[in-house]
Amino acid sequence: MNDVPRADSNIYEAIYDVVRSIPHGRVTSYGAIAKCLGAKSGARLVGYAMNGSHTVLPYVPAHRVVNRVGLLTGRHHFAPPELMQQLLEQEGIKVVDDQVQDFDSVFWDPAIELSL
DNA sequence: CTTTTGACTACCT
DNA sequence: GAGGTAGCCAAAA
Repeated sequence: MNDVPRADSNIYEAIYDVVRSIPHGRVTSYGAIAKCLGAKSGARLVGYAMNGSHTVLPYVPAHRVVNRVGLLTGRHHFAPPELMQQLLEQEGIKVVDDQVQDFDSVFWDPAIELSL
């Protein structure tokens, strides 16, 4: 796209709300968030919303959102590309070669955790 | 209204 | 296993 989306849309607010709900030291995937929103919003929308997450407050921990295999596909969108990995490692998440280690162990599914 | 794009995912070859 | 194609939704032009 050419320009950043508006954070006024309800869809973005919903996505940001889920991302902010990610526990410390945990990560989730774009598809999981999309599914949490009703499985109707494409996973790409989540990533697209993340593009404007840095302009939204409170802060959205986009570094905890990775693709379905735990790959830091969006790290290049951070100010310093290495920031995403640094933040994850700060929370105790091991990242090697843009790949989250023990992804299955740190994975946090909003569709399940928020349904409890 | 149609086309394009994007930090995705799944299926197919 | 790796690469290509298609489906998916939302926003901007």
